[in-house]
Amino acid sequence: MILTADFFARPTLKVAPDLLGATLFVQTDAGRCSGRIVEVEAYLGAEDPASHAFGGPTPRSAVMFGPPGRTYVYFIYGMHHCLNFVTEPEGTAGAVLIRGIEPLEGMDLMRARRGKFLDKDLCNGPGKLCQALGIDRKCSGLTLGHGPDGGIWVLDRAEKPDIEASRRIGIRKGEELPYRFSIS
DNA sequence: TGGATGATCGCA
DNA sequence: GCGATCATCCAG
Repeated sequence: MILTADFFARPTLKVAPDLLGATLFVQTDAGRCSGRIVEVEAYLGAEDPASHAFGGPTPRSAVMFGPPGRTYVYFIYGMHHCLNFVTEPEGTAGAVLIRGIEPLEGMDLMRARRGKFLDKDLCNGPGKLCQALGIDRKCSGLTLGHGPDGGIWVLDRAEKPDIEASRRIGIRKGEELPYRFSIS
């Protein structure tokens, strides 16, 4: 089943581990890529100091306060993009950062976008997978689903994998919280 | 281990 | 406006 708003309209800390093992699809004019989600991080709302939603909405973070089941893509460090899915009911902020996938379809396209890197380094990081999948800020605020022109969507997993929780990566505040989830 | 590289946001 | 900060990646 393709995951819809109902799946994402739940607490972020429940949605994040439930995404592990699901399959992410990105279809553009260049073709279709897909991969198995193996690493995610949960970012909560106005009370999470590491979240872009901390302290309330800003122009950048507004989409996190909007309807669930949409994409939130931001530009970071002057050169990278990161892909998130908006969670929680409308009016409450939350998002799940996709940190790693295992490539399934479209590996030639991913290699072409990523350049001269080993296959194991194609999608094992939030910036890398956005580059491999051709995702940038134009892809932010999209509703997850397969439209006539392609799009971004997620196919639910068949079975629940073994999951481990750990600390989030690359943050300065809230780093003690075990909001990173990966397949063990 | 540090340099690249620019959007974002709080404060003035 | 200004500048500190940043949910990263890669070469050396």
